[in-house]
Amino acid sequence: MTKETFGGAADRDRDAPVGPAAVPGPATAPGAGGTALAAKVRTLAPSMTRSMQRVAETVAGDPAACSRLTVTALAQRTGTSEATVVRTARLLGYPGYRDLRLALAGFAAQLEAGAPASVTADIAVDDPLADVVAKLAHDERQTLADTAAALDLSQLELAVGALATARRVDVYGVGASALVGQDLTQKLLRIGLVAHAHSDPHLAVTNAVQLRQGDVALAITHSGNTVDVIEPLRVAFDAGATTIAVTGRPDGAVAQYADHVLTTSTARESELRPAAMSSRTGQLLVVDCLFVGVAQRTYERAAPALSASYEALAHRHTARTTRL
Amino acid sequence: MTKETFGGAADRDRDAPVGPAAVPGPATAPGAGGTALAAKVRTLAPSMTRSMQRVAETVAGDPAACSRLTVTALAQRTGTSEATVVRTARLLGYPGYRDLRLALAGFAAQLEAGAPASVTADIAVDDPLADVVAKLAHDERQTLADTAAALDLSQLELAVGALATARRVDVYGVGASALVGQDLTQKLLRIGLVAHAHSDPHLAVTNAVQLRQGDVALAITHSGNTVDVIEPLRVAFDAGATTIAVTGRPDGAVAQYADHVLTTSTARESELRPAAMSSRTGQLLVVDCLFVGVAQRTYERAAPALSASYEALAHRHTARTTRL
DNA sequence: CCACCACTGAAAATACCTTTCAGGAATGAG
DNA sequence: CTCATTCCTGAAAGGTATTTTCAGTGGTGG
Repeated sequence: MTKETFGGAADRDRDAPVGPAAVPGPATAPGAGGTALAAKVRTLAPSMTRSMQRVAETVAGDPAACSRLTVTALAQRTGTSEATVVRTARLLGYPGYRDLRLALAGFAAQLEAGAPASVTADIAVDDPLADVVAKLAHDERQTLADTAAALDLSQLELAVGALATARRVDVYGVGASALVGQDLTQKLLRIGLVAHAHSDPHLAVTNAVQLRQGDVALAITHSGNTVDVIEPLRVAFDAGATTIAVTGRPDGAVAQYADHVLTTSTARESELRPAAMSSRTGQLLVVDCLFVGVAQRTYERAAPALSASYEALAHRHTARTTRL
Repeated sequence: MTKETFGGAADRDRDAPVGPAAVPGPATAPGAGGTALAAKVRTLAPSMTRSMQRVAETVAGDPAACSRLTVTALAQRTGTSEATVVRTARLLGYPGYRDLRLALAGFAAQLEAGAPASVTADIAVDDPLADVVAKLAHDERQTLADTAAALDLSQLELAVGALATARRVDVYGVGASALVGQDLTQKLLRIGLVAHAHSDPHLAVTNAVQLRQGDVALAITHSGNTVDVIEPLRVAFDAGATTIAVTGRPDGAVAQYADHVLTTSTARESELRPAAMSSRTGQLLVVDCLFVGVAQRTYERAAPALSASYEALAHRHTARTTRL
């Protein structure tokens, strides 16, 4: 993980910008919101200062135009200084503004052949169902692509390795993330691992105390700051277990106690599409990757287990029209 | 500043009989494909000097790499000088090298967007994690697109209508589908509906008996033949409730007792990617569509409820260094 | 052989990007 | 409520990349 990101943002959570209309939005140009860049901006925005957010949003809003602007011009256009622009570029992961500009040109080119503008718009109360379906599908697809692109493979590799050799796996998640945790647990159980999902914070902590070195604790939280899952993870961490965090905020408090951090990309949210809903897709992809990775590494054990659990379920299906 | 430079370049047409080159227009003309750059280089090559051709060919041969080079680096790499590089950029229709570089990044991005191809293959035991991530993401994206395309909007409309006016909603699902059911239930509860998820078949039947006309029962089953969810749906159906089925097999047994059938598309499965895993994505999309549809139709009630549940969760997030 | 012309690259000039530094607003402690 | 602290912010200095200028070189035709 990058030092500067972590250190710079770790103690920043002052702002609670969320809320549907929190974005001032300096008149973003036509279309263009669904790029990988836009996702990165959304993910990192909370750890940005106000003026940096202005720059980031302007850039994400119209990459094509911004790629033609010089630092000075962009600074002027966003009402900030060159220094702030450069700082923003750094935070977005580029060595400097020059490189951001180059990347911007790339995004702009990709947008040329991009999706129709209608599906990138926000969901409105009076949208017909056809639009709702199209927009939801588009956004979830975007989230998947963004998450896959941003996933840190080395972290994933380490997480998979820890899980594959774990004596026992505990998974913490509350609310919507609890379901993701159960999904992972179900699948790990299926291939012969000892895994438990906890959504009750007290029970989670109680169980976390039992963990030892060689065990794995995995916390799932979109915000990265959910006390109820951070606390058991901390206990597990202190107990010597290997800890993994699946979060949309790699700079959140949960990262403090995580040996490995897996970042999920954040989709745009709105009133009709809360964060809990949009984050789920990315979390599930990460969880699936973990599962497949573990299944690969424990294939000798997993293969018969997968077949066995399949057979066991067969009689639960009616024989009637069956032709699987 | 561009005036005199254009004047300088204009008097160059000395030995260029290739007439059509007259005002090829700004380089960023729409519809520029990946080969557009190469074609332009070929067209203009005859009017180039020897060293300029070297530059042009290098640039056309590997736009991605060249976009990362400075004017000095490119000059060195082509064995020429900076001045020549700039002259070449001008001849290709750009104001200067900076802009050529930007365009190069664009071309590179477009080439990048081309099909990776390998992602459509099945997941193998020895696939590296990078491939696993790419393939999983690709397949889930495919499932989403397929499901969205195949979704019967009239059935969806009716299902949403039934849910929005329901006195009570029961959701049945077992195994992986149970989590989808819980997801839907969580969200419906959030906007003020009375919803319950049942994964215990006996309890499900027990509750189904209580349903009346105006209530809604919703069954989730990928196979369409899962006894444990068909049975409670049948009971609900007989009790007069409106019944909805979310299934990958619209011809399955579950459809017999469903007033409305919502079909989810099935992704290819394999040993490392069981049906339960691939079906989940489509089911969740359908469930999200149902939720948003209901939220739209009950907006007066849903809007404050959404805000309220958001507020209620706020204190569950650490403000700063808070310990439990 | 000479004169001419155009190409080429080194270096100066400029524009652009990056870094530094000090003022100032927000935050938390007393 | 006041003060100390921290951190954000922009102006300006400093450095790098790009552009322009200009003189040298090689080729070509007379």
